[in-house]
Amino acid sequence: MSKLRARPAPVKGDFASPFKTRAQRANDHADKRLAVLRAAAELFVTQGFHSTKLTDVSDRLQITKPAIYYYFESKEEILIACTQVALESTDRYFKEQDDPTLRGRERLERFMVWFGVSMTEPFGKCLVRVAEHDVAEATQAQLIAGKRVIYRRLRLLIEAGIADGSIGKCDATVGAFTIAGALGWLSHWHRAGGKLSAEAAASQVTALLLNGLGAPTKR
Amino acid sequence: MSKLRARPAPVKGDFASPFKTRAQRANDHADKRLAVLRAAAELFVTQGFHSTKLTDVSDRLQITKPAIYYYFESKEEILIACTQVALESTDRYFKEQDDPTLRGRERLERFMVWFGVSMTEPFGKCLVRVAEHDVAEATQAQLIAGKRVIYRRLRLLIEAGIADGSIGKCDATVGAFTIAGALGWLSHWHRAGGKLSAEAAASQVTALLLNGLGAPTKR
Amino acid sequence: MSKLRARPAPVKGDFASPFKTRAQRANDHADKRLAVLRAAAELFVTQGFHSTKLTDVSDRLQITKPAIYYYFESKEEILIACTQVALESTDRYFKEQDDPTLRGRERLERFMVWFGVSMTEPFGKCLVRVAEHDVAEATQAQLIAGKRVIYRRLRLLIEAGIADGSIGKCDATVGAFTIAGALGWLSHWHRAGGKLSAEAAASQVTALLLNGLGAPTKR
Amino acid sequence: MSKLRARPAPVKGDFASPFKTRAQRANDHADKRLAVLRAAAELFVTQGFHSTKLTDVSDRLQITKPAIYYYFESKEEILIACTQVALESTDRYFKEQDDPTLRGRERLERFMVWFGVSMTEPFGKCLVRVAEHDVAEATQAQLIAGKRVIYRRLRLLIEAGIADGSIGKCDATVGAFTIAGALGWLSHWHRAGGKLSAEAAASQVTALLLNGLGAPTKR
DNA sequence: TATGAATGAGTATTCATTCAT
DNA sequence: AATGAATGAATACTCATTCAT
Repeated sequence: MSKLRARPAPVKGDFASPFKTRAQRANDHADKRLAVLRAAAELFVTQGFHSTKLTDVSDRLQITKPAIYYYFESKEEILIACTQVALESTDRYFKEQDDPTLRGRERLERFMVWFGVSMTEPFGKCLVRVAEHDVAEATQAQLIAGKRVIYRRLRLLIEAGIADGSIGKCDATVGAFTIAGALGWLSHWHRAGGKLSAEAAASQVTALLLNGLGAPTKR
Repeated sequence: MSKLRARPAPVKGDFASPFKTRAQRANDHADKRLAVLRAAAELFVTQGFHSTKLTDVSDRLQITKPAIYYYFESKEEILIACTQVALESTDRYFKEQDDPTLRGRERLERFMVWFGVSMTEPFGKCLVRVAEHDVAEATQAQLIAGKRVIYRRLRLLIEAGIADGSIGKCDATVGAFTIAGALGWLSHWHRAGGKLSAEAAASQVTALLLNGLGAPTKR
Repeated sequence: MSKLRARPAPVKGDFASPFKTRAQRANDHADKRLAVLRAAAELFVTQGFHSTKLTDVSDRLQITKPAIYYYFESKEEILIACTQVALESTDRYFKEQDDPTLRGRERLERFMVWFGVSMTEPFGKCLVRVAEHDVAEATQAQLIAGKRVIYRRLRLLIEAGIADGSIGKCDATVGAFTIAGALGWLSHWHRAGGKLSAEAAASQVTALLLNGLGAPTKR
Repeated sequence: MSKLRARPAPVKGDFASPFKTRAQRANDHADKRLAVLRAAAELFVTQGFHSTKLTDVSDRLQITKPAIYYYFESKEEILIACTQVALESTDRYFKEQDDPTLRGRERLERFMVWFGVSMTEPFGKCLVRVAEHDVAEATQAQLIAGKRVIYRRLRLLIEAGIADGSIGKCDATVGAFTIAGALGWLSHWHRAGGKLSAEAAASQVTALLLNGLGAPTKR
């Protein structure tokens, strides 16, 4: 690798050089890896992890099965990587979209909607739907840890809300599980392309959770 | 089976015949069938359907693998039977415990707690946790139908509550999914023997769902 | 198993009962297991362990590949079992044929011929020819231990001979390796059905080893 | 290759051109080829031919796997080349070190020690340890031919010794096999860095073979 | 000369299921 | 009612080898 000399960027517009720069290569690699991930994630959530054969994935990408092994070490690694994408996405949400100056309830509500929507997308679905026992014991810890991150985020927001009075006193842990369960369930019942958009569905569930079914929902 | 001819009832009191009556046999059969079911259900929810091998089930019962086939036609049939147990239990709830003279909200609350508790027990867990794609297409319909029964029950109760004013206006379908998701999730996080009893956990989740997280929970 | 009632021995001569006694079954099992072993051993030594596919073995026995797994857990287990047969055979030699009242040299000579001959037979060949790295690390120890048994036997006989003066002073360890190498090599060069019988070949090598190439061999 | 046009020799002394002359290139090539061979030989004898992956070889050389194909056409070719190195070495021994004016026994003894030592070195080990069935049928002949060269050399020396009376009458073929086996076995048991140097071990085995175990060894 | 990427061909192993007894 | 034995069908993964660059 270090033996390759830097190459001038190809002259754009004129003609595309058939030679790739190192950066392009790295890009290619990352792109392809992600493509595998995306294909796999979609299949995992529609067919289930076990029912998804590696050839299903390679067929969809029109590559050969062993090509997948160039990007991932095993089927399990793909699964874990899928959940990681979802987790990174959550991290990014908190870095870029969460506004800690708002009151807890407001912050919680926004995250809930965002999270609910993400539960209707492949990587998000992977995170909730894949069970621990789908993977070998060695990898189970990673899967569980991933889920825990979500619980913790929810718990912290609830606690923040309780602290600032925007959320009534309650067991934050039970609250987090309740929210995670209700929103995560979107991954099972929400149908893309149905009457209800993902945003609408997530918003409704969020509203019900926050306001309670017992009282008239305000919307 | 058809080879067995009717036999006179054994003389009771005198001595216990080592031969079994047909009734006893039928009883035995039903008992054993249930034993298989119970063993399977527990394994399915702890290890997952695919990871549970038929030998795991037979080992636990200290019988041989082919013996299972005397009671069930296939592994899938066992799974379906497990969910059916849960469904029958729900039916029984509505026959025996639901009180249609109460207001919707009250009825809903009671069912929710009952349902939440059942989500912490093997057969209930089976019902929620087993994914459609774990079974062959032919059997998927049954699994889905089972889940739908729950949704329908919840929807009807919500609608009853809306009708009698005890529950605020909301989309009953979304409400049902929200409740099912939140309570079903108990099957994932509730640990038997932990601080929180199944009843307490189910009650708390129910309270949160009905009163909303945004408002102080009354307890 | 214990549930089976004892069965009278089948009436011999009249007709062979189609039902097998428990003893017969156990026999069958052992027989079949040995048949697998024999087939495998022959293939291992002619084609090599890696080149021998499990289907080669099952084909030769006219059974299906998974049937092999009823008798053995893995290909490696078969290999190990082959070497064990050879080792047991050696043990039996020392129990039944070795005569400790003889002088060391005589005992050594007899064992050498016996061992040389066994090196021309499938199980014996397995023992010498299979290399440690053909099997997973976990099993290597067994293989190595097996070989060591042979070395030890040779060493003890040499030492006995040195002690009683029938063998000249020498490093017994080096002597054992020299003998094992020379006799083991029979497994490579001796051809069944050739001019030289296994016994003749083993005897000649033994004579050369004992008398030395430098001096006229007496035969 | 044919694309390269002849280049003027670089001006020496002034500065070292970064470009290589054709001769240098050829040298490089041969050097690298040998490096591959050496790495492979060591791995083959320690891990076995099949267990040694081409990446093991390339890793050790810190090159990439396909780079190996610049020097060899296939894995098997590498193996064959390894044995050839050993054979060439044997040829060289007979050209440079064997003294045909000596008596047979003396010549045999010297070669035996030399051969025994070479059995403790990578290429020598390759020659004896690699089994015919490790390679495809097409290549087996070469492997066998290689071994035969050794047998023939030994046979000729034995016959010479018998002819000049320095060695007792015996079957030269059996003798050759006996020697080859005993000395070849050094490749299995001799440990570099152990108490016994390769020379010492080879000498002892040689002495045992020539004098016989039955008689006191003179040392 | 060397590499990143891709592939073809191969194989041990697993397991639900069946069947003769 | 139960079992020992056997099977078919399936699948993840490996690796030597190739090829465009």
